[in-house]
Formats: sequence, C-alpha cells, structure tokens
Amino acid sequence: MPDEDGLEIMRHSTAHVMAQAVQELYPETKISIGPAIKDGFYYDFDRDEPFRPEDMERIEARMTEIIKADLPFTCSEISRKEAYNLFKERDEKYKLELLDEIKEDTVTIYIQGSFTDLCRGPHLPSSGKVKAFKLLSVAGSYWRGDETNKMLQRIYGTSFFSKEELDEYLKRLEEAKRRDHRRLGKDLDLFSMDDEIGPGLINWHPNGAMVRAVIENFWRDEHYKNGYQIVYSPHIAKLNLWHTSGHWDFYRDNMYSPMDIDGTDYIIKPMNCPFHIKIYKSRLRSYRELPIRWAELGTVYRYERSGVLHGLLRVRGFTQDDAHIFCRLDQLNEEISQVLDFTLYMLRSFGFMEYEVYLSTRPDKYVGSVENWEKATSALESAIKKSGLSYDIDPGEGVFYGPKIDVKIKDSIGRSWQCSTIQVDFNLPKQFGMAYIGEDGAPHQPIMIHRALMGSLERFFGCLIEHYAGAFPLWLSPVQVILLPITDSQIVYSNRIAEEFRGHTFRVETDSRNEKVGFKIREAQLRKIPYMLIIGDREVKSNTVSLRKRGEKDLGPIEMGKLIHMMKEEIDSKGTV
RNA sequence: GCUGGUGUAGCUCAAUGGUAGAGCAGCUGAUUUGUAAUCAGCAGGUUGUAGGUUCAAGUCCUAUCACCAGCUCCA
Repeated sequence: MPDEDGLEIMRHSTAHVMAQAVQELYPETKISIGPAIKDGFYYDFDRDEPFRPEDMERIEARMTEIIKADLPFTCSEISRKEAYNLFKERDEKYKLELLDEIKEDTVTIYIQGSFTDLCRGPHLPSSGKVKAFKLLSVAGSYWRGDETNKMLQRIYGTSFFSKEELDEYLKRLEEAKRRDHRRLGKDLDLFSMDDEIGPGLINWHPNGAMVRAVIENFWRDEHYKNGYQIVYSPHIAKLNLWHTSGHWDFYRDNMYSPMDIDGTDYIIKPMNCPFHIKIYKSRLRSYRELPIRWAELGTVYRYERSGVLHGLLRVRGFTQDDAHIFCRLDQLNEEISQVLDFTLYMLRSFGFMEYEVYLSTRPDKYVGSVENWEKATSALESAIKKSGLSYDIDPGEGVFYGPKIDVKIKDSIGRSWQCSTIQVDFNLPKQFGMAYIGEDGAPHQPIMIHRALMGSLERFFGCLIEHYAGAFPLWLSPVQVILLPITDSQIVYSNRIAEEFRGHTFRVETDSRNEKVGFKIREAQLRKIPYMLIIGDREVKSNTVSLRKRGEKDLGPIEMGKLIHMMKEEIDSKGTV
C-alpha cells in the first residue's frame, strides 16, 4: 500500500540500493548513514575521490540493475559482538562508531545482494519494489553534523511508487524555482545585490522599496494601535557599550571589527537593544510607566559565514522590526500573550496562515542563572498554551541571554525560516543596572522582552515574494493599476483617469507606448500588475474603462466610481478574504 | 567556514585549444493598433578577477572573488 509509511520505507530501501551500487562501483567507499527524508533520501559516504556528475549516471545505472535483479532484503538479528566483528572485518569505521553507542545486546542488519548495513529497518521485501527513483545532488556533510568531524559526501535522491509521481515531483521542483524570490526579485525589478557593494547587502529598487514602504506604514500604524511608541537609534556605538551588554563576550563572532574614531573604538550595531535600554535609563522610571513598549525599524549588521548567505533570506545587513518591552514580573505573561496575538495578526495580514512555532530553550553558551532561565521559559510556554497554538520545543536553540518563542514560515521549497521571535531577557536589565521605582518607593529591576514580528524586513520580504509568487495582493503591489490606451488618441483621456486614481492615492502607471494592446497586456501581466484598464474610443465615448484583472480575461467596461469603490474594498481586505 | 558545482551581452543560453554567436530585452525608424509578443534596421563583450602554460586560451593550470546546492532529519 503506497501510504506515507510505505513511501518512507521504500525511500529508505532506495538509499540502501544506492549504497550497494556505490560500494560495488567504488569498493573503497565507506558507508555511514542513509535515512529517508521529507522528499526522498540520502546516504553519506566517505571516499577520497569526489563523486562527479558522471558518477551519478553510473550509480543510477547500477541501481537500475539492482532493482531489476529484484534482490530480497533480508533481516537478521545478531549479537552486538557479531555485528562488531562483521563491520570490523569490512573496515566500516562509521558503523563501528555507531555500534559503540548502542546499548542493546542484539542489533539488526539488513542484507541485499553484496550489501550489508547496520539498520533498524524496516525495508521492502525486495529491491524490485522500487519503481521510480532519481539521484538529485551531491553535497558535503559533516559526520554527525559536527563541523569538527570529517566531511563526508552526501548523495541526495528521491523515489516514488510510480514514474508519474516522480515526474510530478520533478515538475514541482521546477515550479518552485520559478517562484524563487531571487528569480522574481530580478524579473520584477524588486532588489539586487552587487559584487562591488558586497555579499549579503541589499539594494532595494523602487518596486521593492514601494512594497517595503507599504509594509512599514502598516507596521507603524498597528504599533500605535497596540500601545507602542516609535524610537530611533544610531547605527554605531562605542565598543564599551557592547562590553556592558555582554554582546562582545557572547556575540563577537557575528560582530564586525571596531573602527577608530578619535582614538576610541566604535562598532556597527548588530542589535538595537542597548540603545533602547539607554533611552530607558535617560531618566528615573516609575512603576506607573510600565509596561513601556518601544519599537524601531532598526538596521543592524551581522557577520554571517559566507556559505550561509541566501538571497534576501540570509543577509549581512538587515532591518529588524524590533521592539523592547520593559515590564514588571506581574505583567510578563500578559505582555507575552499580547505580543503573540499581535504576531499572529501581523502574519495573517500578509497571508501567512501556516507556520511553525518553536519554544527554544537554554543553549550551551548562556548568561544568567539557571533559575531565571527556567522562570522565563515557563512564562513563554504558558503564553503559547494560552493562545492554543501547537508548538515544538527546540532544545538549546535559545539566544545566550534568554529563551524565546520563534515562529517560522516556509519558502518555496519548504525550507523554514525564522521570522517572528519573542525573547525574554533577565540579563540585560541587570547588566545595565536598569530600575524603576516601585509602589514601595524602592528600586526594582524591570524585565525585558525583545520581539520582532516580521523578523527582518529583508527576510520577510523574501518569504512574501515566494508566498505570493510575486503576484502581490492589491494593497502591496508596487504598481496597482496600469492604464493601456489603445492608440495615441486616448492618451488625454487616460491621463485624466490616471489623475483620478492618484487623487485616491492609487499607484498608477500609463503605458502610452506605441505598441499593440495585446503587447501591453502581456507585459503588464508579466509584471504581475493586479489591475489593467484598457482604454479605447468606446471607453472614451462612454466615460468608462475596460477592466482586465491579473490572470483573468476581459471583464468589460466599468465606471470609475464603481471601480475605485471596488478596489478600495479589496485594499481594506488586504486580499486575505 | 567546509564539500561539490557554476561564472560568456541587461536576461536565457551557444561556441574540438584556432575570427566570441543567437533569442529576448535595449536603441532608431516605419506602423496607430481592441484583450498575453507588428515589422525592419542598429548597437551591445578585456568571456568574474589576477597570474601562468601555449605559435594561439572562453576552452588547459594556479590563485582569488561571487553565486548555486548541502552541511537540520542520524543503525
């Protein structure tokens, strides 16, 4: 039965078939592990020579033979000692290492043809049950995911119960490529990067900047509604500030080198928090002022290792939609709940209805007391529970100064990216000696919450582009409506229509080029402009415009008053209705 | 950072070690056009960068930069 489990078993078996093919073709190769994964499988090999594209073809050909031979997968239960001797004899050092960690006295091995693997199983009855497979890529991967270990070669592949399903999957991969934000960023003239500027640094073009401006305005309005105040802070600060905050000790790997200004070291900021703390500390604070909620679209710069940069999704300079909430302990749960609600409202406004929620706990490198960490973690957890969201624990993934809730959204090929984050921080208020005067007239330490709803505008925009495949809803579209006069004689009328749209703050363009209307429509469609208005003599005479919406056909003439009303409603709904 | 791959016109791609080319985009002209591409002409390049091998390098070698995939799924 080709159900989910069946598919996983089949893919795992395909991995074994691949490993057999590899060891038969390249006997010096050592095997390590080869599980089924979300859309296929992989196997990690240790071989001095790299696998090249030609090797892939050879391996695929041998796999086809193995499948044709319909070799049975046989399972035997043997003692750990026997298994040890077996793999010792074959000099499979990775298997021996795995065996060392197994506590049970007996283990299972699976054999098909010449190939033997230490494996929990289960597997298909025989290799002939693999119906359609393809090797996709080869990449390095550290043994056990630890970069201090040797790098192995990982071959990725996928398999299905039918050729049709495989083809469909490969087609899906192609489609994902078309919705890749890097592709669309170029096609739609949204943003670019440049060698001479530097990797991971983004230039926002007018179209992208327009989307960003709309997002920022919406963001600001919603923050005022939710009881936040907006602040601004500088881009650099003295190194000493980062000593006080503790970032220099714990975050230095991600910070850029100091620059000398009049004999003092300054650093470009990787975080906004110390600045907001300094605003807090600029005068004495009363318990009556709390909670204080300060938000800033703060641009930060962080060193990211060259290999991890990825379009807009992983960059070196980015603008966080940052905010810091300073509150009393008795306000903590309420504040976190409010932030969670705000986060979800924000994400839903942009059409993101599916996300993953994680609670990240204490990492190896941390500051503060274990007790405070636990207090903070449980505050976050109870807030998630209250909101009714399902979530997973991400052990050890917290930031050094506190635990956090992360909300991740997915890109076009299913990789998830952290956008929203809510972090409790017991540490910074202490480092900076923050205080408020309580009801009792004595100073108390406030609790700090860091939060970003969208994370960074760059990453959020990247996800947004892929989410909508570049076809932004009306409220976000850089150009909302394009007027397409059929000949020169309708240009005067078109200009009047354009004025009317502008009067209603629509973003409008007129294509008065000397081209056929079909050509203009094609181009407007490729630019993914939501409203195309065709204007010929008929429209001029009847004082209308002919409507054609993105992805649709001719919708006929419509009066301007009616059209503007319709478009305003669409904008208010944000296209999420 | 590491492993592997890729860098040729704005974009997508050609070119046995032997004169760098096409389509689209761009520019100019003609055409005044009714719902996804009107026609013609022109122009476009230190082949990522720096060295090297060779009579000769886009092609081979070395270095370097950038990009792409992966390094998270663990018998």
